[in-house]
Amino acid sequence: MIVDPLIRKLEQFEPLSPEARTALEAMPSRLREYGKGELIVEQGSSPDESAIVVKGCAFRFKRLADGERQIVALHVPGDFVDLHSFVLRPMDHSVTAACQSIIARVPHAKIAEVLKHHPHLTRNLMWDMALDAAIAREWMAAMGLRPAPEQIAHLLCEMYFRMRRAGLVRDDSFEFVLTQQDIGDLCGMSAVHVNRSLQALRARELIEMDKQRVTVLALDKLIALARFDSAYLHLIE
Amino acid sequence: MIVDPLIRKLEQFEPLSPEARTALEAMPSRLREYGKGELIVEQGSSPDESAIVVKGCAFRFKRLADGERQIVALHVPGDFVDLHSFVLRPMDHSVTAACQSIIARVPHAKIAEVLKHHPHLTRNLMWDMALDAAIAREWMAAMGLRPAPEQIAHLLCEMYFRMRRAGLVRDDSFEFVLTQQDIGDLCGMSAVHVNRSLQALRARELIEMDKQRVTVLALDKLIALARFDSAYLHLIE
DNA sequence: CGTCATATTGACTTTAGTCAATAGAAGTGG
DNA sequence: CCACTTCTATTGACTAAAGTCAATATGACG
Repeated sequence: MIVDPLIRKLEQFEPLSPEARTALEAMPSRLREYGKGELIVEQGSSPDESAIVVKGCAFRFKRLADGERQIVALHVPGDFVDLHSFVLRPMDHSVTAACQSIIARVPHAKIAEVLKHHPHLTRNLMWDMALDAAIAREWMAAMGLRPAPEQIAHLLCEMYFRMRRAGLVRDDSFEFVLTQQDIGDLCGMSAVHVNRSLQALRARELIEMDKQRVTVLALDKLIALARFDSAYLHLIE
Repeated sequence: MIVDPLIRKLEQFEPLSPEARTALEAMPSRLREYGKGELIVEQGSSPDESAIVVKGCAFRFKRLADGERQIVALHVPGDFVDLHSFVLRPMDHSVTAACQSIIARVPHAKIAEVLKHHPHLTRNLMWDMALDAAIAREWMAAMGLRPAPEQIAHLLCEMYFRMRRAGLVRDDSFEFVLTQQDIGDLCGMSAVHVNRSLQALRARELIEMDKQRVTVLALDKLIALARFDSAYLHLIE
């Protein structure tokens, strides 16, 4: 099913009743493919539906008047991208596809209806929103506390574990489609500095990057360098 | 009433029914005073209650093993500090009082009970959680996109509007209890750099700082410098 | 084959951090 | 009230990190 990864993620909080699961599976109403860089939701708009990543990768970003861009979230398959727009509108940021991606759209009215019949599901969705916020806090700590190479290492650790939760890590290797410019806009540093920091990580033989793929050569060392503690991701192993 | 500022804030999303308002008013069960720097909730713990700022100021922070600290949220009277702990535990950060403060505690069981009888209130609380996340995203953009003086100016703009929502701005002046070290831990910069950036803001006659108080001398210029757009605070005037 | 996006490199500038000393302010106990 | 300690703020000199600009690969792709 389309929403299987989402259900698997939500159940990391609390198992869903079979009825709730069925209701979730019946929820998405539109499925669409987006090309790399294509806008999914625009800053300032007030969408009446929320998006789920089915395949590929999406990110959310804020843009200032002069064109500068800050990426504020990154989403892998199974993530409810803009669940918050269910209650908080207009959007304070845009959503775009980081690569060719498949996105499912769920009307807010449909969410409201499902929650009405399965009130307990509300807690699972609140958990998902809270998890999103926890990741944002961790990013703040990464930006404020860690020098550039550590910060990038931290990002790679996070994506390693999130992709693994989505079942998308094979042989310590996963798809990573952000350009160095994207990484810079995410970490708050210039693309040139990203380039040099990545070179440092490769020189230490912590990672390999080829095409749109990252291979983690020494997870323990990468975690130590990044001072990464996966607790904030609330993974269940 | 103790929770009046909270109710006033929640109603910026959607008016509450008189019954829901009554239920909220009856909710807090413990009221306690905390001294400056006193821990309210500790990182790693799994509290069974959430805190509301009644008077004073609280902030949330993450600490790394080597003692470095990142402040990830700042709370004024009427804020539900750690509502997310209702669904997301253990805590990925600590909460502390920034000055002598009064905090109300609400057991999660009580929240669950109120939501059961007033399911519509759930949306107001989700809105509050989403707003908290929106502020976190804006902070990311402040950290990643703005040079130090602009970033601090942005923080002061935000606190100006949030304090005003709480009814705590008089003559463009409000209580601001963070030390320069605190501001540094919030913005991801050294205290020395905070000091010099604040001097720049004062030299331009944008603000005045005296004791634990900030006076905004030229709000429009401060907003322009900070490239501040209050939309993310979802204020209703 | 040429175009465009992305990655890489070097030289140089700017911003911010560090260290250390000093000055003020606030609180404490006698 | 004063002497004392302890934060907090301020300053200067120096270092380190990161940004900017510009040129040059490299690679994907029509």
